[in-house]
Amino acid sequence: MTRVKRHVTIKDVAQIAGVAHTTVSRVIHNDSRISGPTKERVLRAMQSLDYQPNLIARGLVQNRSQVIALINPEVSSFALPIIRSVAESCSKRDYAMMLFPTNTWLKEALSFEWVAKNWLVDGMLVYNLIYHESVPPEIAEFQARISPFVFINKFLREPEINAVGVDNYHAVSLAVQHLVDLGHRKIGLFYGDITSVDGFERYDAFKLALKKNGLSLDEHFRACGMWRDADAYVEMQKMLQLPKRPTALFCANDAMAIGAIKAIHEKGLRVPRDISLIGFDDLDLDRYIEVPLTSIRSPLSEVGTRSFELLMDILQDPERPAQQIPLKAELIVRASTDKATG
Amino acid sequence: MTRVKRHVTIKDVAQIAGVAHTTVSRVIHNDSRISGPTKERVLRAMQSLDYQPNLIARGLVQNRSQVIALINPEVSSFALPIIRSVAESCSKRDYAMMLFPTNTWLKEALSFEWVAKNWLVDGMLVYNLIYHESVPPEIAEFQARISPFVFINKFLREPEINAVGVDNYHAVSLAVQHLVDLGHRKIGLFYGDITSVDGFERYDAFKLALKKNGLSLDEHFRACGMWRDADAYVEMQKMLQLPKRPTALFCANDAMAIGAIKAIHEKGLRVPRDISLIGFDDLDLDRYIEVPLTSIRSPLSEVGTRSFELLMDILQDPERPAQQIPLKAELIVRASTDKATG
DNA sequence: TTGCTTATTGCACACGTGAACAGTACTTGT
DNA sequence: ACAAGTACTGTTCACGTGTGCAATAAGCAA
Repeated sequence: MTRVKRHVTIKDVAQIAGVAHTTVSRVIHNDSRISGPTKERVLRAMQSLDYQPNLIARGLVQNRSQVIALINPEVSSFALPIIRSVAESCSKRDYAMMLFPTNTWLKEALSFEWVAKNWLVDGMLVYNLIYHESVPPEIAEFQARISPFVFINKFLREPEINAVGVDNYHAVSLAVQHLVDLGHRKIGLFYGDITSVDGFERYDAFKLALKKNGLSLDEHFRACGMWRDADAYVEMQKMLQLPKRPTALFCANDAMAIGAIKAIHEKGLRVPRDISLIGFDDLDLDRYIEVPLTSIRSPLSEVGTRSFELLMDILQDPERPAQQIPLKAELIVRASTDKATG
Repeated sequence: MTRVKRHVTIKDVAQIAGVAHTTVSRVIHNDSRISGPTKERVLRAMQSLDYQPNLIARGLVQNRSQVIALINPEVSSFALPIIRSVAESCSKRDYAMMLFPTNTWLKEALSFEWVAKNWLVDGMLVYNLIYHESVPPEIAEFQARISPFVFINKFLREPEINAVGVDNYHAVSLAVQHLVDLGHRKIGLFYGDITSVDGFERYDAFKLALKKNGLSLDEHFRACGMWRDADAYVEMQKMLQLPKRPTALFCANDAMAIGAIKAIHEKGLRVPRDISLIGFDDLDLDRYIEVPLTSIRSPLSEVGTRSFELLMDILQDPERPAQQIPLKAELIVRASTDKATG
């Protein structure tokens, strides 16, 4: 595979301008030592040849590439705002973003060690869905020896791990508070896959929020919908067979809320008249579904932006203490919640 | 910003193995001339040091980077399957994918010329939404001089431009044929923004398909919904004021179909009893909307995969003749279409 | 004038890898 | 025994850029 392409190099520019390539390099980097006339000659030569520096060569000598990696579990619509905002943040600072899809498991994410080891990237943003209380030791070592990184939507106990993400505990407390304020006391829960970060935290946060309000979770009003509307639909049907019913439900995502609504309506009950319902994600399906859903909107774009900025800060000063930045979600009240009647 | 990191190089491996670095390089590339024992010694040394080749250095000497760029107009849910499949194809062939978001205009896509000029990428996949009948001359030059590329979802007249995409003409003819087969003769159209490729082609294809069936488009049954459900909703309301109605509608995307359904139902009419309706995109909103939508499913994942493969072929043999690969979409029949009654 | 500082520029090398070429040792053919 | 392979490995250079140091010229003080 021989490339015929002949690119313009710094030496070509140097020759045209009648100087050494070093001088051209200095002009590029705005070295103050270069005299006015020389600088102008070089700039003219650069322009006439349409010269662009070779980032590969520059990366080799400077040991950096102006590229970061976004390690992303699945390129799904949930990750979209993050991908978008990271990509846009990159453009603004003349960085390029490499996107590496992996499956959800942390180990596989680490198989992307080669990304860093190949020195292709200056740093990494790692979006990993699996819940871990604590960092496997190799990760800390990874950070120190191989490449700096920032976790997205994953906070760990270890203070030396940088992370930016949505504060699930705050978010869920907003939802629960809203229901309590409406007078609800019998509040049920549909939770997702608790091996995932969001699954675990939202479940945990829900129990905590009830407790703070002096309430507790009736085991009968709790079901796992595995994030899926179909599963939630079935579970809701079961729950409606019970002699007593919750007056409100918190669903850990919108899809499950939609499944639940379907079962409720089929049973001849109404949302929010008979049961109030809150989702999570704010999918903004207003126009498609019957009952506009009260939901929690995560600041995912901000998560992307902030994590990129944090990574930049780390690259600038590798010695700076690690930061963990939780961001607050917002409760969007629509028509699926109302005052408790029962 | 001084990097303390000291990476393992090919020379370190050479020293441990007691050979020249060239020998290590040969082992890496499976050069047949290396003797068995030496090869083993080197492999052991590589393993013990956990050596990974520096792709930046390799890129410099070989004038390639093992990186491609995906220039993407907007990181939206429509582009998702393409982004995903390209990213996955890359991993399989040890390529990395850089994602560059741009706005929709071709000129801006080309502003990413610097990406190629900086030699950061071996080639580019360009997803550009704006309809052009013909290539601006600078693009052809770009291809020849700067970087090979493949257009995604955009076919042009010039045969020297590589492209992979969904065949809108075929897709639309499927939809129209389906309606005609059901006995519909008065078929209306909701089209999107015709400055976009999909907007123009689907509009154009629709008229063509009618013609082939000996039908023509009644001007009153045609409306522009700009891809949006809200716009289509308003336009549908207007259309329903007419003394005569179409018995079927082809909507150039699902969102507009949903807007139209809403207006139809509000008027007291039913889908498909009174009006049959086909969408495009197959958003798979079955569970969320009242009438499961007959729609056209684009093979977007395949578009991503095939365009990547085409780019690989071009890189392997820059002299190969350009190819334009149209892919066929699929009609998914659901409940929104039925036999013509009127 | 001489010696010393300052301003400006060039030379040589390094980054890590791969390829052309040049060896060396060993085998084969005569 | 010697030439001519053959199998294997090392030396040297190049890719394009940036940096340390040397070199030159110019200005200035003595």
